[in-house]
Amino acid sequence: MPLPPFSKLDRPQIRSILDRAISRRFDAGTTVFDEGAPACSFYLLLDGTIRVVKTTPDGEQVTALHIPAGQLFGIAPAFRRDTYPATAIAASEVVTLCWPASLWDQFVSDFPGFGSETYKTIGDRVVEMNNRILEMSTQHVEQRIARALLRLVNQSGKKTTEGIEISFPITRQDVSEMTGTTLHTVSRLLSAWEKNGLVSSKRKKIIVCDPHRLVVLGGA
Amino acid sequence: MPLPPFSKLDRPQIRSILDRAISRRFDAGTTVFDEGAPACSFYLLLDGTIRVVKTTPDGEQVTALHIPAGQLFGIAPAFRRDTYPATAIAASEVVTLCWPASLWDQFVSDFPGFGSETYKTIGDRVVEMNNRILEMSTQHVEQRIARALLRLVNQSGKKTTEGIEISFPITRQDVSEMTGTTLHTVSRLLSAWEKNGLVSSKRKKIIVCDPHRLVVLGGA
DNA sequence: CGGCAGTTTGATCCCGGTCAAAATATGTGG
DNA sequence: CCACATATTTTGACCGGGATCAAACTGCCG
Repeated sequence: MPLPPFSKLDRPQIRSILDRAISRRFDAGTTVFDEGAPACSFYLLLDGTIRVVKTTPDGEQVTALHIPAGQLFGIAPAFRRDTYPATAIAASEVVTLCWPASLWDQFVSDFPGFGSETYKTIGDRVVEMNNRILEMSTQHVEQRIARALLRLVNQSGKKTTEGIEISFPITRQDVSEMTGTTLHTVSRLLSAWEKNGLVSSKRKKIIVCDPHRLVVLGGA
Repeated sequence: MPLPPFSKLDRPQIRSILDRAISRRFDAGTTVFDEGAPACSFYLLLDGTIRVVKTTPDGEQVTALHIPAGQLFGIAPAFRRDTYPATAIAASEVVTLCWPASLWDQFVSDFPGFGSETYKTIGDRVVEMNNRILEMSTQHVEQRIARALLRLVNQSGKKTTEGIEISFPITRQDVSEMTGTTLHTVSRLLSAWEKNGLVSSKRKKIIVCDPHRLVVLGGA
């Protein structure tokens, strides 16, 4: 099963890339790198989920993005940035591969498919960020939260008997940081939704039981 | 004066790029390309300002970005997208160069500096979008509008005797679409600011008289 | 001068933030 | 296994920023 960044490469090429990687593990809640730190490495997420977070001058946090297993992250080198633009936190226990930033250009020029595939995933993220901006400008809190949950289950949902479960621990606070609201509002909404059988949630755990009705709430 | 995308190239290389361009002019308010249309060309903005707009299913518009003269835009090919992710509208009369999308890869591989310079400006835009998301999540309307005006004057401000003037026609409605508010709120705020000598505005025209106090309003 | 596009201003309403406190899990050490 | 400390969630009461509704006003262009 080839990972997206390598899908266009043959075995010896992949081997040559992997040989130069070192592997690192992070506990849930640990930060992989900090906003503003020198971008000395880029990473491939083998297992777990990464939360990409920005912090305002006064300490408020906003979650920009969640990255599912299989994708590259910390790819500041692709933008010729010498510093990470956001903080990466392990949302669950996480396993990564990791290369020195200096290898980026080499990979891009040596392995044609590598560049095109990764620039494609960057494109996807740009589109996603655009959608976030659009949502934040036009949608109400209820719709934003509905969509945020849907994004999470689409990206890293696990089927269970009750519905689709978000595969990493996530608190009301986390959801509020994804949607620009407060944990109180999120809690109220989830309670209401639970009453109607839309979702089922325990502590740090959210299961979407009726994705279709959530889509409707999120606005066609 | 070399344009950013060409700053690392020598004369004959630039010539070779320009020779393959065709030049196009657009009237103010005209759309250069539409969201969702096949991305058959990419552009260099020689003169004027481009407004990048997304439209919601129900017709509301959100301005994602303004692009000042000298930058590339419509660079969907850089992301391997076959369709434009947003609409580009001429905010003023606009002159562009334009190449078929098929040339992108050729330029990137033939002219090393071209790729690195453009990926750098993409990086800048990603950072800017991130900041937008952060603002939208944490700042109040007043702060967002203050910052939006500051961004505009930094990027395309012209010094006048009264202050710094935004160099293209811009309405209250436009500002509201940049900040996710209503033209009413923008109007009220601008009126209040005008009373305090912060700005001076005529129809479709905004002059920032006291940038420093605006910065303060926008939050350190 | 009529008409449209843009702006201003007032009145009202409500979503969702803030403040406050209690209830429920989880973990920890004795 | 229990008691206590801590993290997360729930719920209620209240309030205010900014949207919405409505209407008048002001250039500006043909």
